[in-house]
Amino acid sequence: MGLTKTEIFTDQQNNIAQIAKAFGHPARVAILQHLIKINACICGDLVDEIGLAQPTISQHLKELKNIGIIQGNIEGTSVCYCINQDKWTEIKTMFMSFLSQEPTNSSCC
Amino acid sequence: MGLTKTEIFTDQQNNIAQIAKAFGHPARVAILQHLIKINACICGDLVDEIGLAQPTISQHLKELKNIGIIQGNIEGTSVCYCINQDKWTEIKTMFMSFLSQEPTNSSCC
DNA sequence: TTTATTAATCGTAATATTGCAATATAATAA
DNA sequence: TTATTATATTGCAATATTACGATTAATAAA
Repeated sequence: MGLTKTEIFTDQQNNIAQIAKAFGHPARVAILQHLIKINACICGDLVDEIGLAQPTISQHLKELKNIGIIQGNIEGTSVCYCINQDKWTEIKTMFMSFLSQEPTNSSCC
Repeated sequence: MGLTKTEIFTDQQNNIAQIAKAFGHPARVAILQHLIKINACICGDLVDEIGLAQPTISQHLKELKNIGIIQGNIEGTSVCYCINQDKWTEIKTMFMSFLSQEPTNSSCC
């Protein structure tokens, strides 16, 4: 199969999972961290910074773009990427509310 | 290929990605939410609660157990699962510090 | 116009994930 | 001992992901 049954879950559950999935690769975490640190970044710099081939970085950037967490502006022959602040805040809020639910001591373990 | 090059990333990046990957499926998000809500939960209840087959739930539980975020206690013929509070707190801290980095306005986009 | 430069896309191989039927295992009940 | 119950494991099919070489497209520079 290999196909997630999204229809049996809530929108919230699917949303959290979708964003988490995008965060679920170290290259994409590294890209986001670098974009935050450098503020804005040319794609080629990411290829140098992270040790993966250009098509691979491009593919990871595409996935991050798909969830709207980054955006790219064409500057001549290069593309400048940066974090979408509104989306970043939205995601932060979503994760905080998910993670801030405090599990209390359970009866069995 | 299909094989992540973990060796070129920092431990922090790999850790975030590993946890995010575990959160990257709505069934696992649903399991965690249910465990938090109900406080502790028999595996069979999760099969009823979520609409997936028993082996599928068992597999998702295994993945959550692998990252240490849940633990199970045998109670007769059934297994009672619950959140590992220490790990939950650790993960919360990790994600908060990742997400709390505020991206500033960039020059290009 | 020709030649870089830069990034996206295509194609593909290797591997991982998702989901479930069938089966195995382990503990209790009859 | 023989069910019964609850969960884990195995095996497998369908699909997704990761990575990269080759190619393409678009702009810039010569």
